[in-house]
Amino acid sequence: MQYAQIILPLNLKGTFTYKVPEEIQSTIQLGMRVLVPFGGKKIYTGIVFEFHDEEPTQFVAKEVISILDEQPILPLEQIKFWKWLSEYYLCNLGEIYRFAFPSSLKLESETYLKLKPNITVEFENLDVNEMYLIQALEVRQLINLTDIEAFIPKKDIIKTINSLIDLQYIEIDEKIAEKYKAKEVAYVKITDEVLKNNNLTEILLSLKRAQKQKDLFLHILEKQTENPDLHIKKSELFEDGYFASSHFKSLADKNLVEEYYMQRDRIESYEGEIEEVEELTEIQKAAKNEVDEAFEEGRNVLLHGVTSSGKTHIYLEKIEECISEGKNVLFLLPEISLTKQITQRLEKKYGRQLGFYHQKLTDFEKVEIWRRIKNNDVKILIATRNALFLPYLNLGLIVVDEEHDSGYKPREVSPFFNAKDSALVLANFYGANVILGSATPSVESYYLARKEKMKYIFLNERFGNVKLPEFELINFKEAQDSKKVSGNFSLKLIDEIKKTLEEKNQTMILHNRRGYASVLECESCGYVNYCSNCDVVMTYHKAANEMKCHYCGQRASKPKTCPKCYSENLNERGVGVEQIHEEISKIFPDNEVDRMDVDSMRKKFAYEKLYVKIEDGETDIVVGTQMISKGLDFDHIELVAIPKADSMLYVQDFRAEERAYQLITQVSGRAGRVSGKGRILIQTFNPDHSVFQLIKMNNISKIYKYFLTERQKFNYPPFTKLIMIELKHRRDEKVNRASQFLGSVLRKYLPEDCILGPERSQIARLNNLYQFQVMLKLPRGKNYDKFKSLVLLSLKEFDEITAYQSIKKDVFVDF
DNA sequence: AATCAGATACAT
DNA sequence: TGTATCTGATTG
Repeated sequence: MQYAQIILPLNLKGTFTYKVPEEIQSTIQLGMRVLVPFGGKKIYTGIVFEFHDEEPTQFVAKEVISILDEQPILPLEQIKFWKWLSEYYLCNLGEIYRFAFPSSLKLESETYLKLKPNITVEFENLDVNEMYLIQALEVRQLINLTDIEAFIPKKDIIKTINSLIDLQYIEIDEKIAEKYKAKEVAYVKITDEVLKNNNLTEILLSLKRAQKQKDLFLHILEKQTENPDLHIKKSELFEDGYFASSHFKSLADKNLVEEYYMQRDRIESYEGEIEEVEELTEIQKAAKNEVDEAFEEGRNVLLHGVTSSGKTHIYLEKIEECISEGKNVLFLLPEISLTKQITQRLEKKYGRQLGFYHQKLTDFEKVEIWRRIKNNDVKILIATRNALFLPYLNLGLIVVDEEHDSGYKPREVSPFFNAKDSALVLANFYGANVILGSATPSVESYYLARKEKMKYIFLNERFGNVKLPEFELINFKEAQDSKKVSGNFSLKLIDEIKKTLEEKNQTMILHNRRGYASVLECESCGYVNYCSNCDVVMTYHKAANEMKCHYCGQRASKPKTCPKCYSENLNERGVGVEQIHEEISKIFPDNEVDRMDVDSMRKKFAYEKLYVKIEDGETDIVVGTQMISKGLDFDHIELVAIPKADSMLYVQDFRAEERAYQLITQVSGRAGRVSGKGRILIQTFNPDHSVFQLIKMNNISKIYKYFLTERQKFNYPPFTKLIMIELKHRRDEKVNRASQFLGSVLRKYLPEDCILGPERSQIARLNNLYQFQVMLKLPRGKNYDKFKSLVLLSLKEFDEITAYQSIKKDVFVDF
């Protein structure tokens, strides 16, 4: 055990070899964090990945400076998981490390040093640098590695620190634990004294001349008596700006109200009333038994339940079972937004044993969850995909809700991995079970489940026997020909909305395209506005009166005249959701029409406000992008309209039809949840298109059969495995040449029918980088590993060309 | 990622 | 000739 392979938080291939000094050889363990020098003068927090005794021949290994953990921060299961991820997804361990750890757990040169307590330093044995450092520490107690540079030459820093540590004079200060202070939230209440004395009239009289104070007092009193168990947040009082903190202070001074503090998770959680969850229905019970059976056989489950079939109830049952066995649960969601149904009940029952983890937490909040997971204080974690990396001790169940959702494999952030597939692997390492749940499973999962790799459980009935919504196709071509249209809406569709409004019900309109118009085109010269960073036309946003690039986010003001020919006639082409919203508002001027898309929801609490508005029935019609298909469960939505359904289908992507089906089904699930009379109107130029016909029939096994046949016909997943390699560089010509070279190398090893490209990516230039791609279609099964190793070989050969090292290369496995 | 050596560009 | 800037290689 003389040498250790260390993972560094850098996007570099493989691990790095370090010598383990004898005095720490007995304490160092796999999964511990260690400080190591790297490069000229940097110190990084690395992770011990492997031990061995082979002295490296190509270089001289440096020594580990010190160990940062008493116990390994990563359990062995996680080390195995990282290894698997990096091999399967062809990504670097360092990338995984950086993604997995909150930054304060991987401090770099920010690490602090301090003097060991009660030591006597023998200065005569020290060199100049060592003396400087000791003296500095005597004055300052704590010192940062970067600060040391001020008085010790860079090249000597590490040597100096090491020798002082060896002499037992100084030590590394691990301040992380104390750095985090649990946040306390201020709550308010009427003082017990007031409640006891029952002299309200007297009090109100005394506040006669202080109107606001009186109002505030009554406001708090009312809230408190309404529901004595509810805590009233202090910040809540001042939200609408009517009361100010001075009013509260005056009341507090008079001893009428008081504030108290409680520790709360930093993530705001639901504090309202708890809905009693009904017992499982017979159908749900049967499904749950099937889950039990599957788990006993050691198989995972795909729970395919139509919208509102009560998948959540089954999750809850299994979660409680798992916890009562003393194991932990990870509940994965594609994104943390509204997760009410699942949190409500769990929070009441498990309180502080319930945790949340997602990308939007601050670093300290993340560290807190790490600590709580490590101490086994969290029994259930509701989280997004980055929670796969937490140091679970005893994971028993992973639930992947909405498993089809693309949020599980975002293309923007490396490392590129699919959280759903990875969850299955991680669970396997922990000996845990997995439930994948969705109303519209991905074709891949469906196929696996049908091939008995997982247990397939189908819940075909809405909870409480509520009927599924009915689909109707409107032939827009016919409507146009017979002049029965107004703008983008057929008169029939308008009529149906009208009827819904008359019945005091709500309508949702789905149009999955942001902005007002996708292009502004000059009428006389055909000029269109391109983003200056990307080869993409800019979208016109009328509400903000600007042009936006949806890929890099660049914004520009809307041109009044054509910049090329100065014509004033600019045509709007391509309908966006803003335009649909505008049209509907004009058709129904007396009704409340709201818009929900990322642009209108950007303001703080915009989403929450709209949510309440819809819930209270103040909104009659919601127009929105795919956002409206998630998390909006209301009782009075009876109609869902999709005016331009075709736009979802004709996207250059083999998954376009699947996604269209998923989106339409998800959004249709919002309709008629209580009444069972929900209706979905799909307006299309191609009512005969198989996807629309199949959706209308609502025969789920037929739909998936259709998808699978198509996939098989064109050799797409799940019948093959795709790897996409994308090359990017500032210089078009350079990346073009590189991609040609990569193509030729790949063709040397792989059969021709496996390789598509190289070719320009659909977006030829993104953020000023030119992009080329090669798509690989590899066979499944035994041959896959062989083919993949050949891909690896090709990539290695490509990397050896020094001229191409500046080219950024992204590899997407299971594209 | 960060650093450093070497190459290139540019002003004196 | 010296200095600023860029490029590419290397790090254990």
